[in-house]
Amino acid sequence: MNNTTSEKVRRKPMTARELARMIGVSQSAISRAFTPGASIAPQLRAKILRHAEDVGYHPNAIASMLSKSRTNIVGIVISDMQNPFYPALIERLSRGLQRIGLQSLMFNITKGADLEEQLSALRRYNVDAVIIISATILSGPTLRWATEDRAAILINRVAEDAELSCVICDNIEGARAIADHFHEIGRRRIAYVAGLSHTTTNRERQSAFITRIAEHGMTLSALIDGGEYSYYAGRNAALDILARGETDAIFFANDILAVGGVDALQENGVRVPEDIAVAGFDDIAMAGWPHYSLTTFRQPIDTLVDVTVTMLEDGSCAPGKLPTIRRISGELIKRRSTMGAASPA
Amino acid sequence: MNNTTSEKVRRKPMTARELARMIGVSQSAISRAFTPGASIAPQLRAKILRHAEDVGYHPNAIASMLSKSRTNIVGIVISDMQNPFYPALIERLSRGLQRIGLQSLMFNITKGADLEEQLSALRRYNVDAVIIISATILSGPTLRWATEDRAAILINRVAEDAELSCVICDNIEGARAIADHFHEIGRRRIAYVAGLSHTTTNRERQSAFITRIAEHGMTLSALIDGGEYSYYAGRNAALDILARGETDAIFFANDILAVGGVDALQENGVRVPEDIAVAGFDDIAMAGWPHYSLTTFRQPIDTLVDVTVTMLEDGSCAPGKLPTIRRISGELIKRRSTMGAASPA
DNA sequence: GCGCGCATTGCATACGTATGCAAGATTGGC
DNA sequence: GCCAATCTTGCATACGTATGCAATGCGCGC
Repeated sequence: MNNTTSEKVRRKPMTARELARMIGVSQSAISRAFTPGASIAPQLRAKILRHAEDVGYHPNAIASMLSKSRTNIVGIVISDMQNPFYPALIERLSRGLQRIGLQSLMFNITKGADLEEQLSALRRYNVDAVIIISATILSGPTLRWATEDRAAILINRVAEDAELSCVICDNIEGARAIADHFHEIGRRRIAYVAGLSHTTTNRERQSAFITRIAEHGMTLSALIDGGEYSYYAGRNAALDILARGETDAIFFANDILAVGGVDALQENGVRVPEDIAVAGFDDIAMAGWPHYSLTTFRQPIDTLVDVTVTMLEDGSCAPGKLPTIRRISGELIKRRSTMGAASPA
Repeated sequence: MNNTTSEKVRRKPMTARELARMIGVSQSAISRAFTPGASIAPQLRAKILRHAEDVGYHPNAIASMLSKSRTNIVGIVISDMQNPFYPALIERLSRGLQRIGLQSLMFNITKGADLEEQLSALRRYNVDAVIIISATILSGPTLRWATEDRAAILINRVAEDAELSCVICDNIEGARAIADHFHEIGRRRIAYVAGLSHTTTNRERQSAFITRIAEHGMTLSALIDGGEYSYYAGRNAALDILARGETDAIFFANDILAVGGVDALQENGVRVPEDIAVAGFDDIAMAGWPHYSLTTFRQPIDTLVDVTVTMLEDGSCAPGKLPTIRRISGELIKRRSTMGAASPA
C-alpha cells in the first residue's frame, strides 16, 4: 500500500527456516534451540544460537503465539491514572510481569464510551490473563464478559457478582488501624470522606471504619461522599466538614483526597493536626513529602504485585478454578498529620 | 500440561472455518466479513456477522497478525512513572492509539538491568511502531537497535545520534517565555535548576534560558543540577540556592522539581513569590493546585498525542523515511508563584 | 558382538486468518 | 437476448513456529 517512497528496502526479518537451511539443520532444531528444556544437544543449541546472533535472527513471537496458543501477554485494564497510586502500581506490576516473561498490553478505559468495544480487543488478542485495576466502571456482567474463559485477577477491588480472584490490601485492617489511631491520640469526633461510595474498596473501608468508631464510643461527626477520588473532591469535602464544625479528625478514603483535604484545611487557618487530624490510605509518594507528612495506611504494593505474579505463575487463577481472595496486610504509617511535629518528618 | 483440575472444559474458541462450515460459506467469506472494505456482498456480510454474534465468534487477532505481518500494536518504552507528567501523557497516548485501532504494549525500562534483554521483546513481538517516552537511559546505539527497521517516534526528547522522528514541546520557546516573564515581573538574579543535565530536554531548556537571561542583562545567580527529576531533588536545589542567597527567581527544569522547591522555600520562611519567584515546566495537575499555584510552561499533551497519532497513521515515521522533528508550541501559564495573590488561583 | 534404551534429529502437520487468482453470478447497455 | 464489465465467492496457499512421531545414532551391559 504505502511502500511508495521507502528508500532502503525494508528487509524482511530472517525466519527459522532460512536460518536452518543456512546452517544445514532442520527448522525444528532452530525452534528447539530457542525453547528452554527442549530436546536438543547442547553443542547444537550453542551453534545455532551463535549463528542466530551473527545473522540477527529473532524468533517471531507472533508465530509462536499462534502455534502454542499462548501469548505471554497480560491485558491490564485501567481507568484512573490521575490517582498516583495507580501509576506506581502499574509500573511495579509491569516490571513483575516482565520478570516472568510476560508483557503488558494496556487497556485504558474511557468513561462513557462503549465498554465492550474497548474491551473487545482484550478477547481478540487472546491475552493469557486479564488484570483489572480499575476500581470503578466495570459492572459484574462486563467483568464476566471481559474475563470469560481466561485467567483473571482483580487488584485493589473485589468482584461482587462475578467470580474472580482478587488481590487486595486488607481494607478492614487498615480502616480499623486508622480508627484505633484516632482513638489513641484522643480524637473523638470523627469524619469519614468516601471517594466513590459504591466502589468495593470504599465500602470495606467505610463500614469497617464506622463500626470501629462506634466500638470505641467515638462520634461520627460527618460522612461525606466526595464523588470521585481526586484532590479537588478532597478539598471540597474538607470545606464541608469545616463548615459543619464538630470534627477533630478526618479519615479520607485515600491519600489523594486527604492531600486535597489538608491543603484546604490549612488554607482556611485550620491547624493539622492540632485542630483536625487527618489520615489517608495508600501511602502514595506525596503522603511522605514533608509538606504533607500524611498519616496513612500503606498498601504494600510490592507484595500485591508479588502475589499477583505468583497467582499467574502457578495457575491458581485459571478459568474454572475456584476464585481466591488474597487480602494482604498493610501498615499504618504515622506522620505529622496526626502526630504533630513530634513525629519524624 | 496443567489441565489437571479444570472443571468446566475450557471450550476452544470457535474458528472462522467452523463458523464457515456452520453457515455454509467459505472461510474466506468469514474473513472478508470482518475486513472493512473487503469484497463481499452486504447481505452476506450481515448474515455472517449475525451468526458470529450468535455463536460468539471473534476473529483471532494473533492469526491475523501472522498472516498480515501487521500487529496493530505499538510498543511504548517508558522508564519514569514518578514524574506525574508521564502517566498523564501515557494515558492520553494510549487513548489516542486506541482511537485508530492500535493497542499499547508497555515496556517499562528498569535502570541498571540489561537493556537489550528488556527490549528484545520489542523486536520479537513485531510491534508496528515504537514510541519512546523515556527521557533518559537510552543511548544512541540502543535507540537505533530498538527501532531498527520499524516506525519509531520519540516523544519529549530528541534523538541525538540516531535518526528518528521526534515530537516535542518547544523547549526553547518555553524557556524564553519563562525568562521573559521573570524579566517582566522585575526579577534580575535568576537561578536555573536542571533535572538530569544531560537529557535533551534539559539541554534545550537550559541553554535557551541562560541565553535569554543574558540578553535581558539579568544575572544567572545559580546553576544547579538536581541529578534527577524528582521532588526531593527540587527541594535540595532550592536549599542550595537559599544558602547562597542572591537569587530572586528560580526556573526549575520541570514542575516536579519546582513543587519540591516551593515546599522547601516556604518551610524555610521564604515567601513565594515575594522573596523568590518560582516557575516550572510541564503544567502537571499539581501545578494548578491552589497550594502550589505554580507558574509554568504548559506542554500541550493533547497536541503532542494528536501529532504522534497522525504521524503513525500517515506513515511519515516509517523506516527509511527521513526523520522529522515536530516542535509543538506550548503556553505560559502564569500563576501565583510568580504573580502573587493578584493572579487567579 | 548383540540388543536395548535413551538422547537427538528431522519430517510433517497444526495453529487461524488473509489474499491472489480464477470461476461463477449479476448487471447494464445496446 | 447477447456480450462485456463488474461484483462475489471459493480455492489454495502463505504467514513462521511448535511438536508428535518415527528414524537415527550412541552408549552401555552382558
